[in-house]
Amino acid sequence: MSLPPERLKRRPEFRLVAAKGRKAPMPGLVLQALARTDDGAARIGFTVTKKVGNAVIRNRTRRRLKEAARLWLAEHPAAGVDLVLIGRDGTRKRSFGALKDDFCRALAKMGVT
RNA sequence: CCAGACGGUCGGACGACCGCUGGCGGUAUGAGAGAAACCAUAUCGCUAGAGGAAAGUCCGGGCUCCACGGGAAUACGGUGCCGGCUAACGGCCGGCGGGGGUGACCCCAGGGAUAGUGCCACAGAAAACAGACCGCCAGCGCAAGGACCCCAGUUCCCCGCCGGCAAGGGCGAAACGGUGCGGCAAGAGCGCACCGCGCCCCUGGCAACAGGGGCGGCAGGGCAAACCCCACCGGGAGCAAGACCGAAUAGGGGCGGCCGGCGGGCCAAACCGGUGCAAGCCGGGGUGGUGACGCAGGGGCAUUUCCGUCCCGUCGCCCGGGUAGGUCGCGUGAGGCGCGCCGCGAGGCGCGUCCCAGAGGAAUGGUCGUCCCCUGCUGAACGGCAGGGACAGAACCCGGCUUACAGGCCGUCUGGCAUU
RNA sequence: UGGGGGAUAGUUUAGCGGUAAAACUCCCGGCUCUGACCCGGGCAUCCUUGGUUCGAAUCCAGGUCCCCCAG
Repeated sequence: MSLPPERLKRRPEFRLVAAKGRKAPMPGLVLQALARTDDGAARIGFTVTKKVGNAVIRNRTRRRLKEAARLWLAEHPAAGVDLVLIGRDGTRKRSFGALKDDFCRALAKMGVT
């Protein structure tokens, strides 16, 4: 249990969210969300492709996304959704405050509070 | 001081807050009659937490499973001066030979070309049993022509024939040794000296090889990162190895119950025939039952054909294998650090000391501050502002190689300039 | 993890030790009143760095990128 919300781990789960869910692109990240039928804690997954850079850059990108999501969801817990955060080139370059703001606005756009 | 060569080493520092993973300890809960212990989860505290290349995956090993009676050979792949180091290596160290640099030093797949095959374009006469284009020389011929003032001519040139030669010219990356002297009609290792080459001997060295002497009289062009020959090495697969636990569904085995695509067997009923007065008996018949006997069909025995052989439906219970998933493998090791001894060195030996990452959609982070370094702008020193801080992220482990890399530090040495 | 293959003009491919070839595209010129067609000409660090060789796109080694196969 690395985060209060559970982690998405399996490839079919990611594919389901990508196929059925909604997508909100932001300068610092892309958010995909899919409402679930149950009311359990939100599940969250991270995707950083090889296009972004080498292993060091991909690690840095994923860790900043993890931290932004952790800080926001600690104050505003969500339930009944699966979230996938996709890292992009801007994730690494953007200031952390702006990255958190991107995540917040993406959630608002989804209708998830 | 400047320029350079080689070796080693570091890979920003400190702090605050919020987090992550492992370990240890405490507390609470699961928990059942209770206690202890154990396990799981949550939480609190302490503690540890990426590299010199973790990278590329190019070699070598450990480890695990599989195969295998031993050995050898063939094929395939790799390695290739000599000696040493090492668990081993295609690695490293020390030598040797060749090449480069004024030098410190650097670079080299560096065995075999009289085992064979093949290739050497263009140019050039000729490119590998040598041969002779121009040319040089001797002899013979000399019709015509020329030179020698004219004529003549046993003269010369030119020309032709035959022969000797390989110095010179020219081509080429390379021309069947090089330079010099002698010699000769001209020449030629034809002779001599030196150099090169080959063979033999001696000396030094473990050896590669080096030095010296003698002989040969030049034979044997180059290419083996062309085929090849020789010597040596190599069983295969890889932690998704492998071991253990083990859902749902399907499938396997055992036991019991139930029944069927064709054929035939057996049993029984309707019905038919025969017989008998009749009960009945005999034969046919086959709606039903029975038993998995045969056939068909399907499947297994690596693949295809044939043959052979084994198996076969459905329901219930039990059993074992095994998929998803989980646990282990998993870090005490060819281990780090320090000291001493041996060795030119790679390295070896001894003593002391330390325990030092273990994830699994994958922890080792996020934000901020101070300092350090670099760049740009501004600026009288000082300073101010802005931007940046290399290459890169463990995935079973270890020894190497290769590649990437901002900047810094230490040591040894070389060349030059200046000073004493 | 293990194995195999490739990189040549703008594009697709030849070439396998000795002048780098073809088709299409593009550019220039010609033809035409203009355009097309047609005719002539041009366009190459042979991915990169070293090495072997007299000579390398070709052979060997290191590197970069891409593709494929098996698990």
